[in-house]
Amino acid sequence: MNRHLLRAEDTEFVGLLRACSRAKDLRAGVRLHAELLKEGIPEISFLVQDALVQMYVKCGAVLKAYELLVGLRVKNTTSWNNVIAAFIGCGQCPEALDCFDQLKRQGVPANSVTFSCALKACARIRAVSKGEQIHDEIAIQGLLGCSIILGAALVDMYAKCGSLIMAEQVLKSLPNRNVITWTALVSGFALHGHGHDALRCFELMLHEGLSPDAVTFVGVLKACGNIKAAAKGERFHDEIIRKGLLRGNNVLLAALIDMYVKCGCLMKAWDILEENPDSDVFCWTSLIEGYVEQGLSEEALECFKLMKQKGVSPTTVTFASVLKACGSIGAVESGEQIHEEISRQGLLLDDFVLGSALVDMYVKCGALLKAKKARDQLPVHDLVSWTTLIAGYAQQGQNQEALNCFKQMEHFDVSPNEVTFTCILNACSHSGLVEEGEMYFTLMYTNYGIKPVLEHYACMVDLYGRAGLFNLAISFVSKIPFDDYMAVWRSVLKACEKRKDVTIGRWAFEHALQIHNGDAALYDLMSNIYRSAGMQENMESIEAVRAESKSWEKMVSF
DNA sequence: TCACGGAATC
Repeated sequence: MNRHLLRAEDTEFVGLLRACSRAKDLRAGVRLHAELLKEGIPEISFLVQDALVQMYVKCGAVLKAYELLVGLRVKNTTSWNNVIAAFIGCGQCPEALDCFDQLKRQGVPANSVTFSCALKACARIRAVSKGEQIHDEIAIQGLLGCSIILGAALVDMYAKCGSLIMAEQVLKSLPNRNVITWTALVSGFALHGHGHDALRCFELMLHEGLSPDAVTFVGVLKACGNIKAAAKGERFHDEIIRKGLLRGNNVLLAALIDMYVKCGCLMKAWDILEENPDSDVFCWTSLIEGYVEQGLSEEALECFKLMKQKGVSPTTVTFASVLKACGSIGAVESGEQIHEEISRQGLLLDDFVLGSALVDMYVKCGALLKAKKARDQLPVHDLVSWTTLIAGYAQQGQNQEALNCFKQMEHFDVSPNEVTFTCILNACSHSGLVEEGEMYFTLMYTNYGIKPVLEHYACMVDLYGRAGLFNLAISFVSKIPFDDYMAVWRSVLKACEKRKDVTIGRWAFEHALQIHNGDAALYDLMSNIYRSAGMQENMESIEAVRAESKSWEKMVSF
């Protein structure tokens, strides 16, 4: 068994292969590999084997490395680890996990490196059950006591998958943890929108005497954005500056700008972006998104222009944001320009999300023909693009078209979801198609298994209300299997705001008031409806009524 | 060979 012997030519090969890895010279590496095979050595030593696999990995030929490894009669842990890590590195996580399974089937022992790689793959693709299974194996082998890295990978896996209670439990049970372990947990809470928990864990970390690094700050800034804690975010900002962490760290810079944007402090975000030469497309997109969010679409488009002037190239996310801006101010010409830019770059070929954003832009501009044309040109007609089109027809009052579209969609075997039904019920309501509406409402559950939610009930109330069937509307509400009837009325009112419908709005408002006098949100909603319809005076009178009811409430409470 | 980080569509 000469593979266990280290021969002179082995050392030489290893040296040469390592040189190829360093130089990323695949051709030279392949030549060496061929030479090795020509020598007719029946079994190459582990040392040469590892060097070969690593050469292919380092030269970016992951598949080649994998094939080589599979073809070897005897495999070792390190070679597998290399290939698994390489698959993860190029985003092929299912392949990485498949390698992990193969390694176990072949009886090659997994070590802590193998496990942390496998956990990382699970985290990336949110494969929590596979992760749990790996957790069990690790526990059986008692590996958590010896590797702090493995502990962090485990916490991270649970956190990314959204099993946050488990993530925290695991963290607390670890014999060793450091700032990275804690950051995995903090970031997980922030990632899933639990800003308060993220900050709570951050405090716990400080309590253990650990000090945050740049990555920790990214997590807590995201948490502040989640809960709109601008003051707290500002304190983190100061600390980041004091520690000099911002220099050369684009990710942290973008997180900082995004925090201010999410808190609504657009000026502050703008100032930071402006004064920082490192501002990249993430920073710009965040700000543009912020403008769109606040209804400042003109500013968003200005910002987009400026960004391009500065030589920063937009991504699909940037394009989706500016399309939204065009839609909300009906800027169809700008939208068309952007459409052209997107097409030129071939971005519509593999990004369905962007395609739907484009259709939605035309829909919101009221350009239904253009919307339909843009949609027809998309490579795949997925659920979202169908639904966008249906929503478009419904919004423009072309309700028969909307219903036709639904039938076509079924014809093409695309299954509707709950959003599709909201649009359909909306279209029925607009056309006064009471019976059709009732039919679709039933169909939704019986044919498609979709349980009606708040929006659907609200659509039905709206449908009856618009048809003048007020008694039916009210008895419908009383039958809704919800604790919170008010939520349905609020939803009806929100819909009225969207389409500037004062009549139904007023009716719903008065009814809801009768049921629950003290709900302050109702006044806001009614006032918003008046605002959307441009009825300033009525808006003020609603504010006045609310003020009165407030003082009345005060009296009662004394 | 291994652990924590950035924007988003109805």
